[in-house]
Amino acid sequence: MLEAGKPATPLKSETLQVLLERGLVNQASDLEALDARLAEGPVTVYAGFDATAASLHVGHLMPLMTLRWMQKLGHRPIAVLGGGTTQVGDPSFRNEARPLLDELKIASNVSGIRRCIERLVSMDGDDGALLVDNAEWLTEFRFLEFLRDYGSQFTVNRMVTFESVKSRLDTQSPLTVLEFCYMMLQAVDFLELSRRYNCEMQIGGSDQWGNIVNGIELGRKADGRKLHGLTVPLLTTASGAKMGKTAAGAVWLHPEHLSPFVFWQFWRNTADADVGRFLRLFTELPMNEVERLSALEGHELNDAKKVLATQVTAIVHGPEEARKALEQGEALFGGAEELLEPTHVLPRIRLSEGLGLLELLVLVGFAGSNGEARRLVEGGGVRLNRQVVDDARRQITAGNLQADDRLALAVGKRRKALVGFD
RNA sequence: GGAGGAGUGCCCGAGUGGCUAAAGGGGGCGGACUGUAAAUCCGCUGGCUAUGCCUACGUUGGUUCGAAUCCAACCUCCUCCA
Repeated sequence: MLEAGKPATPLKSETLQVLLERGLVNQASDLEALDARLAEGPVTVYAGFDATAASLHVGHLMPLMTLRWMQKLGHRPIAVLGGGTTQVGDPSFRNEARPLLDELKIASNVSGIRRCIERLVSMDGDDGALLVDNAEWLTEFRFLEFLRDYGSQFTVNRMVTFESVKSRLDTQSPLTVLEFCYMMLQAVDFLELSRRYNCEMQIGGSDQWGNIVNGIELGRKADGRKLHGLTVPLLTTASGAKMGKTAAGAVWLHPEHLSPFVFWQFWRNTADADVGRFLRLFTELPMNEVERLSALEGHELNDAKKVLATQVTAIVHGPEEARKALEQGEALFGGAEELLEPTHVLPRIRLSEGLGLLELLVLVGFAGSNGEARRLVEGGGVRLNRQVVDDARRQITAGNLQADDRLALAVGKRRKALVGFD
């Protein structure tokens, strides 16, 4: 185990050096052995993703960036979608059972998540990254067979020593057998992947540590293989809060859940204190450039934030979207107060049918309910075509459209929408 | 197995029959200031077809004109005894 940024001895592998200097390492199972193995040649490495939502969010960017770097350095990533394990629910560090999702919902989530991952790691070619769903093997097991083959490799004695389980037991919160067995499933995943794809390494969030260690131990007991594990740090902001939430919810990676421009804005609004760390973690700029940008002071740091936002957006949504987002951001805050392209398009009949301002705010996602929209309006935070509107009963009609036939809607300083009608 | 204490809104936490959609703080959002930052100050912070209605104080029933507040059972947590 090691603390980030403090290698005990000089590292032999470029891979580990890069991951460390980017700040992507929290702890590793056996750092020296892992370093030696990585220096030897390409490995196959996997990270698992729960299928609990239809898109990944910025928190997932840490393991994804790790896979991406490793692919760049010649290793082969496997992204494992938890189509099987999600049917059980990871109990780690939770005080109560997660609601279980049905298979149909999971299947649709899997396809959205696949889309997110594809942007970060290349799946092309024979040696491209693999995307596998653990439902493939987990759903095949029959109970007795599973107990015989794997149950014998785990001792309850060992399982209860894991922090994730211990906390539940210590506080006497109920931990069902179903949840308890989750770690077996994830361990079996690792074993299966090592057998099927010669996968030797797993990465995950720091909350996955126990699950990862279990897999490593299973590999050793069942097959006598040396497997490796690495966790990435928990993503927090400088103010200590868990990162990745905005007013509208999580910062999704899927463009259908969060537009590239809003995504860009999220990064543009990074607090000063986080800029350097985020540049290292979420961009691929060379370290000297990262350092130059982080050293900027005062309002010049805003330039570093734009670079950060544009770089991250380019990775997640592509360079074209990133360029457009930057352009839009510049225009919007450079005085134009106007988006370049409509962010939303509504049927024109809505204008004659009667469209309330509150309803419109909900439609474009600036408010989660009419009540919230009302509060925004009454608090003076809403502007229609650059003018503050504080009448919550305001109706939108054709007469409100600007010369360009559009409607400029803004909430606060940063949230802006341009609504077109056709 | 026995005795006592506790379970409140996104989180922490006050509240022991009507004045409680529920103090206070955190977080979040909006406003002012600024650099689309931080800090600070001010406001808002359950939903709705909205001078009213619905949902909400572990769960389910009950008492009462009226319950987060009283009673019963159940679930869960904490402390002490065996």
